[in-house]
Amino acid sequence: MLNWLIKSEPDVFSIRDLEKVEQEPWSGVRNYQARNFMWRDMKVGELALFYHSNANPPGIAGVARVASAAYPDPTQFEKNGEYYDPKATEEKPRWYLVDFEHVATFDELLPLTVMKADDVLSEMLVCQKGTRLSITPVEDKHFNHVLDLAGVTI
DNA sequence: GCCAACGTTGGC
DNA sequence: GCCAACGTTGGC
Repeated sequence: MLNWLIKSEPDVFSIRDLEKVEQEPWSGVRNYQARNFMWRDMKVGELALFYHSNANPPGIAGVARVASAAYPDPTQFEKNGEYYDPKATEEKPRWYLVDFEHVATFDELLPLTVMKADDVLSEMLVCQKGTRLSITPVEDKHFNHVLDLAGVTI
C-alpha cells in the first residue's frame, strides 16, 4: 500500500470539483515518470494527497483515492484536443491514467509555507525546489503527519 | 509577470 | 548518444 500526492490547478479542477463527481479520470498527464506511477504502481484503494498548484496559496486541500486500474488516457486520441498525441495509437497507447474519487476535503488548506516550515514535511518532494512532477509517492510518516495537521481521520 | 528548474526535442 | 534550444511548470 503506497501513498501519493497529486497536483491539480484549482482553476482547472479543484477538490470541490472532485466532491461533485463520482470518479474523475486523471487525464492529461504527459510526463513519463508520472505516467509510470499510475500505470505501474498505483493500486485501487490507495490514497493520495490532493495538492492545489498554481494557487493562492498553494497547498494540500484534501484526500483522494485511486478508484480504478490504469487504462489508456482517451484524450491522447482526440485529434483536436489539447492533449492529442500524434505518436499514440489505439493499438499502442502512450499515456495511461487512473480514476480518482473524493475522500476528504480539509477544513482549511494546508499551505505549502507551513509544510516547508515543518521539520517532517519539509522532506517531502513537493517541498523541494524545482520539483515539477505532478504525481509523487509519499512516505507513511509524511502522509500521516499531513492528516494530523489537517485534523482528519480516514 | 518573472524566472529557476527541469523535461523533451531534434540536429549533428 | 550528446547537448543546445526550447517549452513548461509553478512558486513567488
